[in-house]
Amino acid sequence: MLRTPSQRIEPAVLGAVVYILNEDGPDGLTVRAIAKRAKVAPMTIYNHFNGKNGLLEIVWTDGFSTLQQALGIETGDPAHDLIASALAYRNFALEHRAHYTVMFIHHFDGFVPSIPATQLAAQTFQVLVNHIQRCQAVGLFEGYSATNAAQMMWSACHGYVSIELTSVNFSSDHEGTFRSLITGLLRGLGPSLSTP
Amino acid sequence: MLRTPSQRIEPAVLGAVVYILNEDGPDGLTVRAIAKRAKVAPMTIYNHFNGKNGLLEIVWTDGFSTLQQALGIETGDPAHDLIASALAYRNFALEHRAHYTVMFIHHFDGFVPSIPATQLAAQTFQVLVNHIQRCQAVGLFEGYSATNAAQMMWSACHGYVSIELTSVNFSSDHEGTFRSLITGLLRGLGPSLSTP
DNA sequence: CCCTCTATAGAACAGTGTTCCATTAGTGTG
DNA sequence: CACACTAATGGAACACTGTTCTATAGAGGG
Repeated sequence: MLRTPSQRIEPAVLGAVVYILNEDGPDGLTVRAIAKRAKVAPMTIYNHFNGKNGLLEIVWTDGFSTLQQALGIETGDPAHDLIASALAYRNFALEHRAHYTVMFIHHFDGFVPSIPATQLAAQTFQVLVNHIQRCQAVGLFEGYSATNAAQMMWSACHGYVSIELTSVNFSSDHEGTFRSLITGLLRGLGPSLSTP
Repeated sequence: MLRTPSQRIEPAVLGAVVYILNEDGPDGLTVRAIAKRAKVAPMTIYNHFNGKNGLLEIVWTDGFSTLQQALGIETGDPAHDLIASALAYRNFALEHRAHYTVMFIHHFDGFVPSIPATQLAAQTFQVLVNHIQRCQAVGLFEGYSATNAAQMMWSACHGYVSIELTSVNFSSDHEGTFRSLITGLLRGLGPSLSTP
């Protein structure tokens, strides 16, 4: 009966999406559930956004924007910045589970991010490559291409975090083990060990 | 009209599941599609297996059995065995995409592996822990608990492989970069760098 | 050869994303 | 303030999903 004022529709719907993803997980994220929680008619999701996939695209884009900013740490100490970025990556995942789920963990039937959205994701990866290049300027990651080194760092971060989020982490100290992983990898890919 | 002989039902259905997962991905894996490809009535999947989840449980279990065997490498050189196991992990993922998808990548609505199936997965992780412990006997991974070290190795492997399988790998040499990741991590978590 | 077992086709149910509809409540304009 | 236009609404409908139930009839063993 009552209509929701136009300005309040967007935040209400997007809030509902995040809430449901955090509370019930990807399985519970149905158009009708979103509409019910946002106190909105299901049709609104097709009028305002582009259906369910449109909502996922917004979550994806918002997530990568936030992540990209979180990773852009520059203090002058490249190695420190890289480690800080890795920790920021994990914090982002823990604090924005819903977004991280859409971005990296759960494949939603029929959702394919648009080309601009995919480019935004690639830009975010580039932030990591830039960190590596600054590290290489001070002698770290010798002999590796920046892209490959970034791929390794990201693999470690994503692997650890996604396992942690899906609660199959056998480690006793989640943050400590993650920190060991990152610093260990940084050391292992650092300058050669044979220093006479 | 024609009935499928009982003995041929199981392999036909399981083959269809793997085929569809490899060919069309998780989205295409519907009960009706499986039945059609296996040339079997949809009801058969409920009579012989326990519905779609029963099929997924079999894929999960078969996958972990195969993986567990593939990781059980023991030549007498612990560090070599650990690296070989990591490479075997990647090979398993590439050669058994369908199984790896069910085990680690895609969350199927409503599929929760049974307790025995979960225990089998934990046993597989234990193979990795054993590798680490043998490494520790020769001085590697000093100062880390075997479980935490295993968690780190697994995170790196899973992170890299899952990214590679979902084709967002920016690296130029997929196998070489993976090898660098593993050997680098092994070196970084190895004996202290300060060797006077 | 007959009889039991079971694989079969098909309808049915609740749920999904999505589209179309007339109705009507909000909102900006004159 | 009043009027017209926009757009949010509820509800029906479509094709799809996993799943259950039915009567039918084919395959295999005594």
